[in-house]
Order: sequence, then C-alpha cells, then structure tokens
Amino acid sequence: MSQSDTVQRILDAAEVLFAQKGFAETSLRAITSRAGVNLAAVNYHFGSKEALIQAVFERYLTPFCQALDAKLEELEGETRSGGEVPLEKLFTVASRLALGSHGDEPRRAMIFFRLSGQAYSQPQDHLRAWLREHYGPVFRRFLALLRRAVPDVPPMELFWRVHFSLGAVIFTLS
Amino acid sequence: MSQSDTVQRILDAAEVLFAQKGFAETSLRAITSRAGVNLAAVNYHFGSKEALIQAVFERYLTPFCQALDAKLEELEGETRSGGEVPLEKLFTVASRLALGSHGDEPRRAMIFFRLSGQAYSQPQDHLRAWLREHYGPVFRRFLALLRRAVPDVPPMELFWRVHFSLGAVIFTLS
DNA sequence: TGGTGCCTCAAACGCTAGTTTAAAACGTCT
DNA sequence: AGACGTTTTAAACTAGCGTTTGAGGCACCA
Repeated sequence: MSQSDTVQRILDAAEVLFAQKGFAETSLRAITSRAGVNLAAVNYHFGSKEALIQAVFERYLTPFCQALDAKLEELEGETRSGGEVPLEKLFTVASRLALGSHGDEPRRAMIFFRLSGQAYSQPQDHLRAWLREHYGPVFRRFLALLRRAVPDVPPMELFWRVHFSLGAVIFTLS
Repeated sequence: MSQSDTVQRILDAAEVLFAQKGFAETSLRAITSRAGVNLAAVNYHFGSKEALIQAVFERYLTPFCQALDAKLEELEGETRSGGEVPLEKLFTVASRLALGSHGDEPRRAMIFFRLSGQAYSQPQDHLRAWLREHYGPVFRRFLALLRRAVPDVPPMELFWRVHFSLGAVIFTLS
C-alpha cells in the first residue's frame, strides 16, 4: 500500500462523513474506521484534525480555483479588447467548473456543497480564516467581474442577490 | 428563586448558544455557566441534553403553532363560505405570527431561525423525528391550504419553491 | 546481510463531555 | 419547631474524544 493510498482513503472517508454529520460530530475513529486505516494515520499524515479538515477543502478547492482563475484571466483579456463583460458566461464558466473540473462525476460537487453548508453553519473560525487567506483573491476577482457585468445594480443589492441564490443552493443540497 | 426561573434561564442561555455554535459544540457547562445555575440543573429539570434541545424548540414552536392553527381554522371557515383561498394572506399570517406571536421582539425570531438552520444542517435524527411528530400536522395543514391557493402550480414545483425560499431565509440569517 | 527511512499498529495519555450521586439548603405545611 | 418534598450544590463517574508513543513491519540500497 503506497502512502498516497492511505491519504486518499482518509480524505474520501472524511469528505463524506463531514458532509453528512458535520465536523465536530465526526470522530477521527469513525473516519479511520470507514477508510480502513489505523487511527494514528490521521495525525501522522495530516498532523491534526483541523489540518485534515483543511486538506479536505484543499483537495477540492485548489484545482477548482486554479481552473477558475485561468478562465477569468482569459475572460478579462477578451474584455480589455472588446470592452464588454458577458454576465451569463460568468455563471456558465463557474458552475461548469464547480461541477466537473475534477474529472469526477458531479456527485463530488454535491458532497462539497454540503461541506460548504457545514462550514457556514458551524463557525469553525480557523477554517474560515484559512479559506479566506487561500481562496479569497479568486473569489474577489470573480466578484469584481460580476460587478462590472451588471453596473446598474448597486453593490449591496448584488451582494444580497448572490447571497440568497447561494444560500438556496447550499440549503437545498443539505 | 422559583423553579421556573432556573428553567427559563437555562432555556434562554441554551437558545442563544445553540444558535451561535450548534448543538454538539455547545456544552452543558457553557450553558449553565451562562445561565448562572448549577451544572446538574439541566439533568434535574430536563432529564438530558437531548430533552433540553427539544424543550428549546418547544418553547418557541408551541405558541407559534397554536396561533397558526387557530388562524388557519379561521381562514378555512371563510373559505368554505366564500370559496376562495387568498395566497398573500397565508404568508402574511404566517410571517407575522413567526415574528411576533411571543410578545417578544423579532430578535427571538431571528435566533430561532438560526436554530432551525442548525437543526437542518446537523441531522440530529431524534430532533427531526420529534419535530415531525409534534408539529407535522400544522405544517401539512398549511401546505394543503397553500396548494389550494395556487392550484395551477404542480405540487412538486410548489414544494421546491417553498424549499428554496425557506432555504434562502434561513441561510441568510445564519 | 545488515542498516536506514517511511509507514503501520495497538496501546496509552490527558482532557472534556454528559450524567449521576448524596448531602446540604430551602420553603411550606402541621 | 420539626418534618417533608423540592431544588441546589460540589464532587465523582463513565465514555468518548484528539493526540502521542514506542515497538514493529516493509522496501530499498550498500
């Protein structure tokens, strides 16, 4: 059994269980038991439970954000020459990347949306800070493009609209 | 200090803390410390932590559902004579009762919405079963009236619309 | 073959959780 | 005043948590 095998199996098990029952309610023993690995493997490979939570998000978010960033770069280039920012294209790109940028079925995406819901309802402050630090720039870049796409909508209202829509999606998948 | 005083203070503290941090992450010691009562008081007055969670919901939901049931009874009476079911009235009644049926400020309602979000994202199965058992009938009664109010919308789509709207509200208040 | 580095394993650690216990305090009746 | 049911209290108990430990296994190179 290679090293990455154990790591991947822990991540797979943790992803599902965290999404199902939340972070605090999921014990490392439940995760390692489901993954078929030893209890100490988590602390050996990840260091702590907090680090495991971050790693679960990282495995999903890093490829997604890299792909999104590249696409946004591309769109911004077209914008500078053309001058127009297509709104619908923004959402098409984002949702397609979110659903299928992992070569995986969209089932992973659903699990991850539930995870996001957990992260939202349970204020794990270490996780929030870590997410903002690592993925904040891409998020702000997307928001800036969005703001330019609908310049007639006040920023505040735009924020609330996005918030409501995201909330409905995440809540529904939970 | 009368008995009900201790009980109420525990309920007040639990309500806030549960809404802030979730059920599993809130310890009885945190609750009793905030309420200024002894740790054992929870198990003495409520029996267990699960029962305390139910009691928190009960204190809010019972007056609300009784008032809602009475209003629905009244509306159904008008309907039988007139024949028409006003849709907007349904929502006005429900939201007004939810926000102010406790003689309290709407702050309580906001706390309770956050509580509902916690109950949704953290599948405490005992709580879900208990909620359905105790407050299911009123909820179904409301849904039946709603269905008759918009007979042209298929029941499935109606369900999803309500689901999305509720989700957006609860998510936003969390 | 012997040694070296990475990984696994069972066991234990310290800590915090919910719950229980038995004694003390309180209020209320006769 | 004294007895009784109710409530409060401090302390203990058991269980489960995340984490650490040290011995052991396994592949690889000299």
